Amino acid sequence: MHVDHSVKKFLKAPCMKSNAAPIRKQNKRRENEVIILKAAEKVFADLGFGGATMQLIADAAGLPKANVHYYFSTKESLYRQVVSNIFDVWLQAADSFEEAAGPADGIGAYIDAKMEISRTHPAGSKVWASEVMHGAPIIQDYLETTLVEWTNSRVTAINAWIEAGLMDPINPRHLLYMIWSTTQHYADFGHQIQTLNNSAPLSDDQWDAAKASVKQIILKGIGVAI
Amino acid sequence: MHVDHSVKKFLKAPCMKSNAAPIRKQNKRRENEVIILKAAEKVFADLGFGGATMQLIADAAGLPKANVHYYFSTKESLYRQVVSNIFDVWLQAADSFEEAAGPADGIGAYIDAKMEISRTHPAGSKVWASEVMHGAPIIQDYLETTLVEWTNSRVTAINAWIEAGLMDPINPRHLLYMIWSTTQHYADFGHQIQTLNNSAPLSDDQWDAAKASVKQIILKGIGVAI
DNA sequence: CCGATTTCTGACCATATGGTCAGGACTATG
DNA sequence: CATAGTCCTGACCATATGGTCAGAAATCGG
Repeated sequence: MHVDHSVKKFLKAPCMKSNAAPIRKQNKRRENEVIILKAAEKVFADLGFGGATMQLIADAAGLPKANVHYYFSTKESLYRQVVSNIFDVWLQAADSFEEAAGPADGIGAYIDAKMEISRTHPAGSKVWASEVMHGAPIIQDYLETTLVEWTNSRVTAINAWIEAGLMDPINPRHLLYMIWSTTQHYADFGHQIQTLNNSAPLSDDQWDAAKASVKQIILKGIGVAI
Repeated sequence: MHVDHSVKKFLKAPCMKSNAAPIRKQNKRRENEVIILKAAEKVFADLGFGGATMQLIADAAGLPKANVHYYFSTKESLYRQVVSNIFDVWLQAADSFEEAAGPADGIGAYIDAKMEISRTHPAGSKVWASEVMHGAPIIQDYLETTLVEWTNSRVTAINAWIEAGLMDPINPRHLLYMIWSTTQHYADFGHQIQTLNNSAPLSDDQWDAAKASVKQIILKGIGVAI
């Protein structure tokens, strides 16, 4: 039954992490958590919460399933952590908004930042979308607190720009929805976009063109000169 | 074990369909298929393919699970049928595009139609989004054939409008992506929008405002007078 | 009214899944 | 080297799920 444990260990355990410079013990936990979170993000994005299995996540992380459960006791706690991380990245993109003098800079930079996230964190965007689409069963509290506050703050900022005559008097919420949906579309529906691009991923130039198109149409659409 | 079958039947079977005028046998199959498809659409939208169970779908349809399997042999075949139906609705919205003289009519009507679908078929939109987000494992063939053709056709039409000087020389594909994402956002992220609307569903007036905002920003953004 | 066809269903099965656990292995420190 | 604390893992379990099936019930055609 447990005859050749040493052999198994030799074959499996020690050589798993290729970049394993001997790191302090304290970091081991964080290190493995990051590996698992990254794997989980991808699996959740590909299969959804229900379709994902702890076994698949463990395989993607290169760890035994029981080891994943050692760091994240339940599938839901792991999922919550993944979604929470995405939410943070998501909100950080809004900094560009705050520091801007007017809508051309603020909204333009925000669109750029969100497009960049769609490009670099497509899996995260999909997990977020999936979560919200299913009624946000796990992170409803985030929506009701942080997102509501954040949105109200942006609405105020946009209204100030409108009153200053810097842009057309549009409904700020619908503008935000348009920015969110359009930018995230390049992540969430990336597969469809790729299929429509002769099944090739968007090139760097195509990404630049996408960014430029989105910015141009939206900014012009709200009466902001580019 | 099977003592009171007649009682069960009395309680359960005969009064299930309220509008059950005695319909011909031929229609029974179609009728139940529709009931099941409608239930499945909602369950798939709420829980994703992986999270949905045949039992939940059966419950939502008011039928025993085995009966659902009588009409749809596998979960995947049922899912495929649901997605396929959505795809049809989805494409029909494009008719408005074809019959238009210029971009103001064509794109405006298309946006209206897509917003209306988001409003009336939110579950379907979510199932579609979920399917595409996960790499379209079931309906990739639809994407590669019908959607590609449809898109190319629209791109040609838009380019003709551009060459005729009826709108700005934007990239038609990115315009289509913007229309798709913005309109479908009101279905796919309806829960988020509702949360940001004091947890109340959009009223009729708010839906009208949403439509108007989307149309205004996009049409103005591409240089089309409203 | 009768046989044939379709519809319906409870009971069942093989499998897969989330999660547990006892104990082994490793690492740091004294 | 010894001890303590952390990390790791194979084996296991209770449960849930997709799917099957024999046969009952209803419906239809004549």
